[in-house]
Amino acid sequence: MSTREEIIHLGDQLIRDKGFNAFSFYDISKKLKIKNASVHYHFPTKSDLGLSILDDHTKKLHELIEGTATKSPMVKLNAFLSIYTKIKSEGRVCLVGSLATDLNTVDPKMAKALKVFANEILEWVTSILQEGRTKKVFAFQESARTKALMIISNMLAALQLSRLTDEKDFYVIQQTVIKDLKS
Amino acid sequence: MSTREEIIHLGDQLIRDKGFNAFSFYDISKKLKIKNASVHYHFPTKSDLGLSILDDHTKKLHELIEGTATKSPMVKLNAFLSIYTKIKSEGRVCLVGSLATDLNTVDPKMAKALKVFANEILEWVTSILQEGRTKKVFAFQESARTKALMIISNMLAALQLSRLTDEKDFYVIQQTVIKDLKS
DNA sequence: ATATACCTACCAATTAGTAGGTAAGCAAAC
DNA sequence: GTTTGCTTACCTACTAATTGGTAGGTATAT
Repeated sequence: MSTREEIIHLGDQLIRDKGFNAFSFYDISKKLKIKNASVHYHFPTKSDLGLSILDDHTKKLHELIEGTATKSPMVKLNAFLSIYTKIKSEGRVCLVGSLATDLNTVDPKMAKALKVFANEILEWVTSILQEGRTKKVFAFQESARTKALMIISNMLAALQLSRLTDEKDFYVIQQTVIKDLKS
Repeated sequence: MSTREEIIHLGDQLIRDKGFNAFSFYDISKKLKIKNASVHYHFPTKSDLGLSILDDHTKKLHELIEGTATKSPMVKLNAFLSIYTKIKSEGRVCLVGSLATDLNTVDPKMAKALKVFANEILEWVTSILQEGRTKKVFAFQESARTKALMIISNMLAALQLSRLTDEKDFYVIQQTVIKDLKS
C-alpha cells in the first residue's frame, strides 16, 4: 500500500473511531512514522483528505454493487449487511453516521460528497429490496425506498447504539432486520 | 435562566449541532457575552460540562417518564417520538447519537453517564411497548426490548440520515415506525 | 532535468485550563 | 450599625499544548 493509500486508510479508521474533528494530521504522521508536513504533501488540507476518504468509500461501494450485480437479492442484501458486521467487528461506526453528526463542521465539498455517497447506498438498497420483492424473496408493505431507509437507519444506529447498551445488540438488530424481511 | 443553566443549554445545542469535539468554551463565552474564564468558573473542565448536560437530559427524561406514567401506551409512545420531532425541527441530532460517535474521545465518567442515559431510554421504550402489547394497542413479534432497539435506532438514525438524503425522510421513517406498531 | 516523496523549521490560531484580582451581596459578631 | 468574613460571579491576563498549514530544502528515481 502506498503512503497515500495508507493515509486514506488510517484517516478513515480515525474518522469512524473518534469522529472527523477528533483526529489530526499529527495522529496520522505519528502512526506512519513520517512528518506532519509529509501528510500535507499528499493532502494539502484536511478537507482534501476527507474528500479522498469519501471517494475511496464511493469507489468501494461501486465495486460491491458491480461485483454482486448478477447475484440473488438475498446475496446482495447479505453483502450490504456484511459491511456493518465488519465495521462492528472493528468497534467502529459507519462513515455516514460519523460524518452526519459532523456535517455542520465540514466544508461544502465534503458535505456534498457525503450526501452523494449516502444517496447511492440508499438507491442500491432500494433496488435490492425492489428486486427481492418482485422475486418474492422479501416481503414488506412500504415502498422499497422507505423500507431501505428503515433498514439503513437500523444498521447505522445499531453500530452507535450497541456501543452504549450492549455490544450484542448490534447482532440483535441485524438479525431482526433479516427476519422481518423474510416474513 | 441562570448563567449556569444557559451554559448547559448552549453546550447541549452545540454538541447536537456539531459534536462534542467541535465546540469550545470560547463559543459559549462569545454567545453569552462573558469571558472564557467565567465559563470555567461554572464548569472547571469540558468533561464537567458534558456531565452536567447528560445529567440535565437524564433529569428531563425522568420528568417525562413520570409525567406520562398514568397515560396510555399510545400517548407515551407519542411523547417519546415527539422528542425526536422537536430535535428535527431544530436541525440537530440526538445526544445519544452525537456522543456515541465521540465515545472514544470522552473521559470515562462521561462515557458511563451516556451509557446509563441510553439504557434508561431503552428500558422506558421497552416498558411502553410491553404495556402496549398487553393492552393490544401495539402488535409485534419480537421481544419488547428488541422492538425498542429497532424503534430507537430508527429514530436516532432518522435524524442523522435525513440530513443527507432528504429532510422529509425523517418523517417518512417516523410514520413508518408508528404504522408498523399498529398493524 | 524533472517529479516524487520526504524532510527541517517554522507560523498563526485555537484550545483547555490557571492564577489572581474585583465588586457585590449577605449574614453573623463586635 | 458597622465591621468582618465568606460566597458568588464575574474579570484580566496568562500559559502550554495542539492544530492546520506553509516555506523551502534534500535525496532518489526516472
